[in-house]
Amino acid sequence: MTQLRRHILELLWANARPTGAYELIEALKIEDSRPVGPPTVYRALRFLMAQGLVSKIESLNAYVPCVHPERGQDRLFFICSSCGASVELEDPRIGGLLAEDAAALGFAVKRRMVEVEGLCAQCVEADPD
Amino acid sequence: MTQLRRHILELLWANARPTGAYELIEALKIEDSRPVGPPTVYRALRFLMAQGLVSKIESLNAYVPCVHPERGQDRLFFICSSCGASVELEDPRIGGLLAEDAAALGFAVKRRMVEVEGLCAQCVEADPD
DNA sequence: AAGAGAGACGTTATAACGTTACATTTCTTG
DNA sequence: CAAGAAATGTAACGTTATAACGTCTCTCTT
Repeated sequence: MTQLRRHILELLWANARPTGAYELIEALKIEDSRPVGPPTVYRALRFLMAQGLVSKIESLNAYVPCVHPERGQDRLFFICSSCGASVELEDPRIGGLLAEDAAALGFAVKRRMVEVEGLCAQCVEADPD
Repeated sequence: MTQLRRHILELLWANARPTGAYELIEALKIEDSRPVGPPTVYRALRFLMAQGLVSKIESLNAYVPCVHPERGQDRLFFICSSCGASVELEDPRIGGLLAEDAAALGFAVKRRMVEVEGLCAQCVEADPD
């Protein structure tokens, strides 16, 4: 864990919402007056994801810090399309069902992505479409 | 359903694997000698997705035709990272669990994405890492 | 039939996301 | 200290997606 990687992880924690790679680049430019290029940020993100400290939200092309890094891959993300917030949840039952379906196909699972888009509790109240 | 949209849907069916938007643009250029721009293809894809005829694989930025367009959103995708094939499956139980977790959060679900990356049965046999 | 309006498509440019390739630095480790 | 490995810097480029605006073609109404 280097200084740069830690810094990026802190930026992710400081941001309430999933953060794009180029947002991180901007943030580092402003805070440090040390400009970093895209490859640097993407490398750091790759490292953090490999450690289980960060997940990519594929449907947003954005990155979030993981709440329970120690736990495995049973992460779900609930993403509010109104306010942009995302909530991470662990539900081992989902992983169980996916493993079952995978076994029926003879499929060897490596990575799971479960993302739910909708309205969070606050936004539902504020704007009940 | 216009000619262009039908054509794009046919191209997706003809392709064994998830197809990128720019692949579609290339294919249309070759087949028709009628060049279409990105906005045209993205609009057609948006329409086909709204009809439930096509899904986007978020983790690949690619598009697949749906096997059971009449059925709802309980689609799972198993994507082989070796051969690139993807298999669509319906498992209402997953949707049930997600609905349960969403309810616990007061979250109003609009769209679900469940994607599993790994090795399909053929590729597991061929290359048992 | 004229004309208004809606929907689909064309065109240009640009934004947003991500990688390749290679140079340089820093950090170990014998 | 020398040598190798790991991390970062830099420039250019590739890929994915959208904005903004114009045009065309229907259909529906009067």
